[in-house]
Amino acid sequence: MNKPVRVRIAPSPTGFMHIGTARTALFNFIFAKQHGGTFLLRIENTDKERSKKEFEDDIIQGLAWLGLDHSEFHRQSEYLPTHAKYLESLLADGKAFWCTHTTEELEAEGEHQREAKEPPRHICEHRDTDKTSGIVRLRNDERASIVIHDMIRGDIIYDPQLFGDISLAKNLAEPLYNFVVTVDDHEMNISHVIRGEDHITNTPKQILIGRALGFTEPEWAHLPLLLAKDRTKLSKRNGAVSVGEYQKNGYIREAIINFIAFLGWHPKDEVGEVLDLETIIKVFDITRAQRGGAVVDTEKLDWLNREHIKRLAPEEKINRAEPFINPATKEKLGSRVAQYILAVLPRVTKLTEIDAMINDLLEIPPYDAELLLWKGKLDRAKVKETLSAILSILKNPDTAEQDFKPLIEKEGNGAVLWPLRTALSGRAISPGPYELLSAFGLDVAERRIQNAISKLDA
RNA sequence: GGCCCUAUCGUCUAAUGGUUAGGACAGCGCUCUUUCAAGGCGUAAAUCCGGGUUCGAUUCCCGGUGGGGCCGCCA
Repeated sequence: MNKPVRVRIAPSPTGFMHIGTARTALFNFIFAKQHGGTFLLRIENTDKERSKKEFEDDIIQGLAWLGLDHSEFHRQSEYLPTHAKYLESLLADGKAFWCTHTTEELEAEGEHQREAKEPPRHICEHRDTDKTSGIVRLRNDERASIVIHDMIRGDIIYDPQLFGDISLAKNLAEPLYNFVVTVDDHEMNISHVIRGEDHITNTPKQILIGRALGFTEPEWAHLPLLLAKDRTKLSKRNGAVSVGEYQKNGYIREAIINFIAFLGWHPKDEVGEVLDLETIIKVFDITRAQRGGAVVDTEKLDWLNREHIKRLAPEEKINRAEPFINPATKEKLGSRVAQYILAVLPRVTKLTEIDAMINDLLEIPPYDAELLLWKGKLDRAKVKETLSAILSILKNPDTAEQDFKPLIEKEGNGAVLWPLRTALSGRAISPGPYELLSAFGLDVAERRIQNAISKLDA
């Protein structure tokens, strides 16, 4: 009987929610869903200096916004007594010891090893002294190779002596990363550790610590890293990295999820590439994850954003778009906010574009009567006649498409729709006439058409 | 420097010991059309290099090169 699947995302609150963290969270979340397992969030805040509540909040909010809900929440700092307990037992068993070498001594040792082209490590001669202060290290006697059975990469082999005596804690109350992670993963019954490739070298250390503690080893999966356009590590300097930034820039969560799922993974079957989370969960297979780093290409994100915006239900479109409209714009729109959003949204890539687009519709620019003549194909008298006919037919913007049918059949598409659209927008390029009609409503539409007619008189 | 990971169009990727190496985004062209966008159709574009194994390697092995990661009393 396999143990229940329990996976975690374990970010340290030392920066805003990173897009790479989001992807790791997503893969864990999907894996849990596929196996009826549990996805938990653990804030790794053992570094007191760098951990900030602000970042913790941002991570929690970011995950929630993406819809990656966790069913358990832990804060590493709350398990200090447990960490101390395991530390003491290791010390009592002689599997760990106190090392009192100074930072300077360790640096000198490292320097010497580098010059001698030896592997950098600290094998401590304090192992068998009975010191009771300094830092706690693991007595690393392991000689046999450590093999990581990685779900994505197969076996990865390490010589354990390369690591020396691994540091476990600054003192009983200040445990260090590799030790804390090992203890917490065990205490929280983590079955699968799915994390970034940057942790591969930590894995053999954690295996060593886990063995000393008598823990059973979880399954491992190391995901490829996310890269910037120049194939270097994704950082603030070479692109947007925080989820909050993407949100602020007008991307919707469905697009982000779809996008990051496809960074390092692709479905096997022909299911298309515009996928919702539910579908991704159905077709996802972690063993098919890519092994090389993936470049974050926002052009594809843009396309996915457009596609997912199109697929949103009308009420959802309005809900998502509304926060991106300035209060001043909203005031001008009055009760027609929804209509304007719907008119403009189909041609939007990012939600941040809608405010300017709406404002373009609000103000009709001064334009020349020539604009109404459809590239000079129609004469003024004819256009005037058409616009008058339109005016008399126009009673309800919502049924306009139906109502104009007879007129269009008689005059042709361009002869009716071009003058209508330009009269409504005052622009050569704009949304379509029916979209404009439903955005404006009858009063504004009639006024603008009337205005166009008088332009033709002049 | 030590150790580890990795390598298919510009980008994300599919495939396989034998294929015209497939798709998507971006690009380009055509088309549709009331404008723009969207849509439809089409086009260009890749197996890092060198050895080996094999009747045959993009695929398997070795070496190189490139890229990435880690080497902390950070996580």
